[in-house]
Amino acid sequence: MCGALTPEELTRLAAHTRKSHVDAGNELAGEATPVDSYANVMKGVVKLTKGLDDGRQQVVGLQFAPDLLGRLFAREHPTSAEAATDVELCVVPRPALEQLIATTPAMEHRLMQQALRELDDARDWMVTLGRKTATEKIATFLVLIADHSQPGHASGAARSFELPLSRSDIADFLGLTIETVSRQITRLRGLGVIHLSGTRQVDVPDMDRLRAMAG
Amino acid sequence: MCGALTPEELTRLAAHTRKSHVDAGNELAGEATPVDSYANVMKGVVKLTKGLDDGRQQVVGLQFAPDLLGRLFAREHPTSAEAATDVELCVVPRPALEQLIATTPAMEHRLMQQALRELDDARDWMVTLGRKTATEKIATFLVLIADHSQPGHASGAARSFELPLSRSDIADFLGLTIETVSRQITRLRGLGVIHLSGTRQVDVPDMDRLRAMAG
DNA sequence: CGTTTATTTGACGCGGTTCAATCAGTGTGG
DNA sequence: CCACACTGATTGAACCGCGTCAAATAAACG
Repeated sequence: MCGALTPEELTRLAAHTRKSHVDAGNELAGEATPVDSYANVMKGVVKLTKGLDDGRQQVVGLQFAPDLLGRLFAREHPTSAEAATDVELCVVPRPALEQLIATTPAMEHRLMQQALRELDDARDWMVTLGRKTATEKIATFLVLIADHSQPGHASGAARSFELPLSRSDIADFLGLTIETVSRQITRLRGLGVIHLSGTRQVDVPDMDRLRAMAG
Repeated sequence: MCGALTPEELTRLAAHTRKSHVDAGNELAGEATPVDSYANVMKGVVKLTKGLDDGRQQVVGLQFAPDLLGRLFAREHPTSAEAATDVELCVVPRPALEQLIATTPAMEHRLMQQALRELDDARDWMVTLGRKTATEKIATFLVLIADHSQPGHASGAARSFELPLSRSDIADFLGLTIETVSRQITRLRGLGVIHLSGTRQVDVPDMDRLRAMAG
C-alpha cells in the first residue's frame, strides 16, 4: 500500500501516513496556501491550476498515481490542487516526509527524478500551449490521457479510455474555451479519428492516426 | 569563479571544469542529443527551445547565471540550448558532476531546488501562454527580464535594461508572431509604459504600471 | 418526470496571423 | 566616405481561427 516506494522507505513512512479519499471537484490545497502535508496519489487524477485575478484559469499539470503531491521545500503551494476525478491519497505530514528526505539521499534522488520528469512534461506542454492549433491541442491531450490509461501498449493499436476531465477542465488545460474544445472533439469524431460513447468514453481505432494529428 | 557553489563543492569540481565563451546565436546542445557534459551559466542568457516537425518553435525557458545547464540523469537533452546573448560557461564533464552529486547529498539538494524553481517558472509561463493576451504577454516578458537584470530593486521604481532576445526569440517565447510582438511593444511605447532607445534598450519609468499590464 | 447542469451547436465579431512592403541598422567593397 | 546589400524591425491591409454571446440538446440528479 501507499505504493511507489522501496520496502525500506515504506517502513519508515508507514507510521505517519494516512489514507484519504477525496471526491471529484474537491480542493486539496489552495494556491498560495501553507504546505503542511504531502500526499501520494494512489488512484485517480489531480489537476494543478493557477488563476489570474480576473478569474481566468490555467491547468498547469495533471498528477496521476504514483505522483507525489505538494511543493517540496517551499512555504506555500505555488498552485492549487483539485481532485479531477475521485481520488485515493496517501497523506504524509510535512515534517515526517522532510525528515525522511533529509536522512535518505536515495529518497531525495527519487523525488528529484519526479521533479525533472514534471519539468520535461511542463515544457512539452508549453509547446502545445504556445504553438499548436486547437485541433492539435485536443489530439495532444487525448494522446496524453491514452498513454496514462494503460501504459505499455503497442504503437498503432486501438485504445479505449475514459476522460478524467470535464470539457471545462480540458479547456483550461489547453488554453481554449469550452466551445472550441467541444467543436474540435466533434471534428475529430467526424473525421473518424475517435468515437464517443456518451460524453467521456473515448475510442481510438488507430492511435498513430491520432498521434499524427497532434503535431 | 564558477560561482554559486560552496567552497567545498568548488574544490572538488575545480579540477574538472573548463571555462568557455560562446557567441550569441550558437547552439550549445541539440534537442534529443546525448548529454555528455553540464555547464554553469556564468554570464549571459541561454534559451531552451523545442521544435515541431514543421518548423514551429517554442522557447521553453531562459537560463541566467548561475543556473546549471543540462538535463540531469537523462541520456538525451529534452530541449536544445542556444546562446541568446554572448555567454560565459563553466563546463563540467558528465561523469565528474554525476559523481559529485552521488557522493554529496547537499549538492543534489541544491540542484533539486533549482529544478523545483524551474518547474514553478515553467508553470507560471504556462499561464502566460495559455491565458494571457498579446499585450499582457509582452508586459509579462518585460517584467521577467527587468527582474533578472538587477535583482533586489524597489517595487515601483524605474528600471532600465537591455533585451537579451531578438524579436523573433521573444515571439517564440510568447507563442506569438514577430509582427504581433513588434506591434504590442509599439503599443506599450505609445501608452508611455516603456521608452525605447534603439531596438533593445528599454526604459520603464514605473515598474508597477508595467506589472499592472501583465495580468 | 421535472429541474439543474454539462455539452453541443449556431451566428457573429475580434485579436492575432499572414502576406507584403517599408524602414532602420550594420557591414562591405568600390 | 558613400552606394550597396543584407538582416532585423516596423507598419499596413486583408484574412481567418478562435472567442463571444445565445440558444438548443443531452446528461445527471433528485
